Amino acid sequence: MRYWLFKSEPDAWSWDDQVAKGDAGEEWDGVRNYQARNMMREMAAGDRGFFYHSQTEKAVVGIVEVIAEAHPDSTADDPKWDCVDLKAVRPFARPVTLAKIKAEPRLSEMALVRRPRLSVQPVTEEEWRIVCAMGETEP
DNA sequence: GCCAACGTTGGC
DNA sequence: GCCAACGTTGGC
Repeated sequence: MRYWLFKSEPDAWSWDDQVAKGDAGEEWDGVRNYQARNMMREMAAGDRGFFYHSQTEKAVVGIVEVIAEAHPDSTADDPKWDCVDLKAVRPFARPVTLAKIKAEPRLSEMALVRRPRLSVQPVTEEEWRIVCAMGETEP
């Protein structure tokens, strides 16, 4: 299993919106960036990801699971854009802020720190465990 | 609200 | 194929 991070502006699509979709989940649509799309094409069903709120909150707030592998994005005009489907797994007991991530030396190589604008990112297993521990949440 | 980073577009 | 111009993102 691999790990990822999905970034969303909470005004557009928030953790609560994701939770409201239940086990049926929802397309992670709207991605129009090749690198982010290519990440989604590498995902397998069962992979886990962090749900990150950008802009106002800037924190990892929950864990999601990939429930459908890459398929055409129903909101795209051009068939070259794919997306996966995600469902909420559990919220973080304590959201882990970007400031805390930047303050943790073991997370200095995280894509979130290195490539802040990429909206879908890979996360290593070690980074996954560290961030879950910081959030007092079961990995 | 500003600005830096960076991806995309389009003219040559 | 290069590169300048432009648009978007996201942290501060």
